[in-house]
Amino acid sequence: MSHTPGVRQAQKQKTRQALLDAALRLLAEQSLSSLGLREVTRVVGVAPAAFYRHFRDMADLGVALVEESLGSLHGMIRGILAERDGDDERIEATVLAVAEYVRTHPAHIRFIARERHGGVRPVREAIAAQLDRFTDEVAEAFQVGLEYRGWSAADLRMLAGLYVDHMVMTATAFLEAQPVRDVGEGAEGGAGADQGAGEGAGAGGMTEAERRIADLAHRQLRLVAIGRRHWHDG
Amino acid sequence: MSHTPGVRQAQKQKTRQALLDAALRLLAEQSLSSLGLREVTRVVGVAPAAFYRHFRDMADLGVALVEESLGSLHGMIRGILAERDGDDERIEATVLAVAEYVRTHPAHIRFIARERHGGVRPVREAIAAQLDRFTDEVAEAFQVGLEYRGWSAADLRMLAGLYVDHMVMTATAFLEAQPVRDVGEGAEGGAGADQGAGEGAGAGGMTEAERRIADLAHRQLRLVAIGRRHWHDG
DNA sequence: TCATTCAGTAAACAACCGTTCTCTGACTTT
DNA sequence: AAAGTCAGAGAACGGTTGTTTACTGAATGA
Repeated sequence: MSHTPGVRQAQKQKTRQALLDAALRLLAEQSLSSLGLREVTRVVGVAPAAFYRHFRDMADLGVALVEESLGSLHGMIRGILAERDGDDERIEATVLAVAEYVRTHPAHIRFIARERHGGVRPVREAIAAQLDRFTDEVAEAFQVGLEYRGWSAADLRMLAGLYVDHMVMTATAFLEAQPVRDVGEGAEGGAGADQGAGEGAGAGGMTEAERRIADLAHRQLRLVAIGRRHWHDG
Repeated sequence: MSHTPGVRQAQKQKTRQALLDAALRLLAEQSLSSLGLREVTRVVGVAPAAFYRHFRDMADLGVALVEESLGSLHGMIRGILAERDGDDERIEATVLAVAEYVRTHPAHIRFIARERHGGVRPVREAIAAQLDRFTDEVAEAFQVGLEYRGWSAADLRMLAGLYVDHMVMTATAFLEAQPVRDVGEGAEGGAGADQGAGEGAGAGGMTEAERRIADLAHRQLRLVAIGRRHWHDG
């Protein structure tokens, strides 16, 4: 399409990303409908008018944040469901993956949880659409599994919806268990792993609060799995 | 305590309630952290400064709205769980009750859904506390049921949490199925039932969209009930 | 009856908001 | 090398915000 990989476009996308990052950071302590355009540009260090070169308004930026937030998680879950089989193993892997994702991208999933029912229509709709796609994919992953003969498409989607909803709730529960982390991640890009001291351990370790939530989610998922197994015999 | 049932106090509480109602109406299309103090007083028709006679700030008003929103629902669910027994009957009654409550108090539950993870800390905490109490009560209601021998307290709370979370999600699903209802309920007080023509039917009738949600919730709850029944046999 | 309380008024305050203009200067294309 | 594009700067605009001040006048208690 555009045959210009030039320095121009690169710089533009750089400040665009800076705007997204700044917004995400500010959204840790307020909701989108109260986030000001000037507030964002001030953090980035550009003039307020520059905002309009990238987004129509804050709602537009919000929709972009939805894609950024759910895009990667999307691929991740798909991978887990594909390569594992057996209920318990899948449950274990999923819960651990969600916990890890929340730890590495707290601001993103906080944003999703906050704006899922928030005050900005387009953002709500974008999130709903993404979660719907999620449900479709989970249902599809179930369908290729051997243990779902005799399940109608509607029942499969019902079950998938149950899992997706529970995943979202577990994620937000993990979030609330986390410390406040007043200064924003920074995360993405090449900046290297911040293996600071203190609490937040590496891949395996969990806070006590986190462990309790993981255990709860674990048991709830197991109960659902049992219900699924006996679905067709009264 | 205060031996003054006077006209004074009555008028004060009247405008206090007017402020709450106005805020709730305005919150249909934005979130609390963006709702202005002046915006509310303007709708009510009082001077901005009058606001401070009733609330410290908008967060304070938000906490009051939480009590108003979840207080009544609270008693309702407790009643249902007490007087029914048998899974299917309980499920049926609960889903219907939630649907009815959403239809009669849409603004309240929209507020709860929106601010549960919203940008105002005290409000979030108030909602979390209320939902926690909910979970406790459901767990307690289960405990008196005959069919829960051998269940640990932790498992009972786990199950109750599953039900409460699902109830909240079902309620918000019902909400999204509703038309926009641009002018706010008015509801409470003596103003009489607005049995307008058109869609929203009486106690029994449901929209097509509502019926689909009810059916989905139904099946999901049944699956959980089955899982519960086989919880203790692999 | 008189003094007191206090819900609500009216006005002013500095601070901030989103949006619109014109302008500049580094990059791109020809 | 000249012409064109376009991300961002800078300033100005009308409007709204939360909060404070001094005030009024009807309901209250002695």
